[in-house]
Amino acid sequence: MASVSSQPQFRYTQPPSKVLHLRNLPWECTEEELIELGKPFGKVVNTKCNVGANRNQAFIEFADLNQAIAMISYYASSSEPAQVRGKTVYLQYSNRQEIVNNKTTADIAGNVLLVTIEGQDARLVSIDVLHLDHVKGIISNGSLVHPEKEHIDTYNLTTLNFEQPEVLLWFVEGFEALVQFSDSETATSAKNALDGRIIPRYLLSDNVAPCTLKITYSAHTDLSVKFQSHRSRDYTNPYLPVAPSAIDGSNQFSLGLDGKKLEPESNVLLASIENMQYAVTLDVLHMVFSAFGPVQKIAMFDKNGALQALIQYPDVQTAIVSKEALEGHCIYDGGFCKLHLSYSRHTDLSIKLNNDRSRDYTIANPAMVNPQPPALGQQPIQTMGQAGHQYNVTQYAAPGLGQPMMPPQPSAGWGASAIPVQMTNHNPYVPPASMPQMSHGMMQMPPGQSGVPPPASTMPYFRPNHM
DNA sequence: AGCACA
Repeated sequence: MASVSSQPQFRYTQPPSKVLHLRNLPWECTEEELIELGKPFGKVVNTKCNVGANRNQAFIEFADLNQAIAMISYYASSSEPAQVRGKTVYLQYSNRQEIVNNKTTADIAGNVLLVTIEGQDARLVSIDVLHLDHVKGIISNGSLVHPEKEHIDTYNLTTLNFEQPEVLLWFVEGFEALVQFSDSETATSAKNALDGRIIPRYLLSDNVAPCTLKITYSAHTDLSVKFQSHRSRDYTNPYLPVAPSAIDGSNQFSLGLDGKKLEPESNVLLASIENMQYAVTLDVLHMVFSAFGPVQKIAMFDKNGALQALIQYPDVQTAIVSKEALEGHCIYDGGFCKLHLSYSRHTDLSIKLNNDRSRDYTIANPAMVNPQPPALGQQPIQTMGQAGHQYNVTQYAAPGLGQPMMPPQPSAGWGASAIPVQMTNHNPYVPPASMPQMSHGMMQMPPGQSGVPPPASTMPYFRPNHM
C-alpha cells in the first residue's frame, strides 16, 4: 500500500496476533470487563489491564488467532464501536504474540496484606492505627474520617465491615506492617478501601506529618505472633504474653522477615552508661542530648544495677543524629560514663512526676523544669571547668569503684552551662572535630519546640522504599 | 488514543 509508509507502525502493518491491544479504556478497567468484551468472539485466556501511564490500555489474549481476527474484523465493519462503560475502545492486534503477566506476589490476592506507611514520620505511626476498630472506620472523600467527630458525606461513603475479627498484625519495621485477615476476600476489601488513603489526623500524634497507606498483598498466609508488643499483636489471642520490651522499653531487637536483626528508629533513645565512675544526672543528660535538638523528656532508671535513661526528641531525625554522634562516646574524659545508645520502642514517654530522675521539659513549669542550676557532675578532668553537682554523688557511682575523685561542688547556676561539655572521643576513626559542642541557644530554647537543625543535617534517615 | 514487566 502506498499509504502505509506514512504510518508504518500502526494499523496497516500490524500482523495478526491472538493478543489484542486496547486503548482509550475507562479508568482502571477491570479484567472482568475485558473478558465480557472479548467473550462473544472466542475464549479469552488472558488479560492485562491498567496498562500504560494513564492505566487506560489493556490486552486481551484469545485461545485462538481466528478469534482475535473475528473480533478485529467485527469492529472494523461495525457501526457500533467496541465499548466499555459506554466509552469507545480502540482495538488492534498487539505486536506481541502472548500476554506476559508478571504478576508478583504483590498482585496475587491473599489473606495477608503488606501495608507500607508513607510519609516523613511514617516510623512514628503506632501499631494501634492499624487496629481493626480503625480499619473498620468510614471512608469518605478519599480519606478516613472519624465516624463521630467529622461530618460524613453519606453519598460518597464506603463502610468497611469486617464481620470476622480474625485480624492480626505484625510490624516488620517501623513503617511496614503485615496484616492478616481471615480470608483473601476480607483482605481484598480492606486493600481496596484503604490503599492510597491518608491516615486521618485524629489517629496520629500532633507532631506527626501526614502519612498514607500503601497496600499490596503479601505472600504470607499465616503470621506467627509470639508476643503482644509495640510491633506485633494477635487480636485473635488476647492471652498472648506481652513482650518484656513492651513494658520496660528495653532494647530488644525485632526480627525482620529474613531473620535479620532490625532496630527500628525512634524519636526516643535508650541510653545505658558504662563505666559510670562519676554521677550522671538528669541535667547532665539534658545538656549532652540538647546539643542535637530540643529534648522533650528524660526518664532515668536502674536496670541490672546500671543506669539507663530514655531521652525523647520531638522527631526521629534528631534522635538519629544524636545517636550517631554520641554512641560510644564518654561524657567525661578518661573513658568514664561511656554512652551506649539504641532506639527505644517508646515514642512518647509518660512522665508522671518531675524529679531528679525524670522530667518532662515540654511542661511549662519553671519551678519544676529548672529547680536547680544544671549540674555537670564533678570535674574529674580539668577540661570540664567549674560546674558542680547538687545531687548525691554516691547514688550513681558505679558499684565497687569507691568514691569519685572529687567531692561535688555547687554549681554557679545556668551560667555554668556556658562551659561546653567536652565529649571524649575514644574511637580513632571519628575525629574529635565531629564532637558536639554545647549550645546555649539550644539550652535556652523553649521546650517542646522542634525545628532545631541537627548538626549533621546531611545524614540520610529515610531508607529507600522497598518498592 | 498508539504496546506491558520500566
